[in-house]
Amino acid sequence: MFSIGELSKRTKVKVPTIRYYEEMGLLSEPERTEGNQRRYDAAGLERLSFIKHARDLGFSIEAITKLIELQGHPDRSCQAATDIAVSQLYDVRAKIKRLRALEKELVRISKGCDGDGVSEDCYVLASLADHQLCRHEH
Amino acid sequence: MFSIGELSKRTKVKVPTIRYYEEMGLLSEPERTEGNQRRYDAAGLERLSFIKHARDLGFSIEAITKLIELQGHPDRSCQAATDIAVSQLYDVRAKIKRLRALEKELVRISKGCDGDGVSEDCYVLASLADHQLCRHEH
DNA sequence: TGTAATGTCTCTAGTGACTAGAGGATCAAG
DNA sequence: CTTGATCCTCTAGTCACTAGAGACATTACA
Repeated sequence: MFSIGELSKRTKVKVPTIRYYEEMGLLSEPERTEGNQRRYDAAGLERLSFIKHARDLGFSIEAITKLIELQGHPDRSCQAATDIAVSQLYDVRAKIKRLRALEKELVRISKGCDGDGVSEDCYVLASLADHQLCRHEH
Repeated sequence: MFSIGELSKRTKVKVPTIRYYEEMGLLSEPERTEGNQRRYDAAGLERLSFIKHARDLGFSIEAITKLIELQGHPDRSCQAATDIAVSQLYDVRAKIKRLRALEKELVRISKGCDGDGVSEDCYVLASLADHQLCRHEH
């Protein structure tokens, strides 16, 4: 049995965040000491590690809630879990695509201006003011 | 002179968002009709187009505020504008890098499980539960 | 000119996933 | 038994909006 601070250290999830997860229903309410402090066991640690890992992979709290629900029903099809992971993958790929377009545009804008002149003639500002100057869609 | 709805249509920025930008000081307060409704002119349209374009490129409200300030002082060096654009570029590149790592991991996780079995044996869930199964850092 | 539909106003509250801080209680070590 | 670290709850703040209520203004058409 260990305290919330100890759990925090082991999982690298900050203390207020742990309490937040509990409030959101991701973590079940742990036992308490007589003085009302939370005490966790191995199961709590495991659960929080799962959540942390999924958050690091960009899963939303909502998606994680569903995944946890599936863990709790080992008899259910794992199609649902796979679906969530695949949808997360699509999401990530869409974000990458968009960011790459932005990257190109920003490179172009930054290169156009050597930062030498006065802002009146600044290509960065001109580019932002006039979408027509853009080479790509974004 | 046109209404906030008209401005919204032309810039594709939603009406409440326009009001929000005004509140944040990005847009100066426009004239009003006798009935207290906002009326914009070409300058307002131009300014909002600038903001929209910068937001689409991922600049924060704070960064845009600085850029607008520079626009207002055409005598100042444009180094500052270039700096903001370059820093935005680094930001975008860092995000891309991170997302690519996530993509790899998600592909691996999704492929490991064909969604056929029950969730007890689901590789997706197992991967999330056990960080050790990961091939990459994230 | 009357009226109905649409647009606009301000204000408050909600989103997601936390983070920060106040003010007080509890715990573990010496 | 005291001290200092940790813990408790609660409220409010972050960012960039979005949604909704209830009231007022404008516009199009008969």
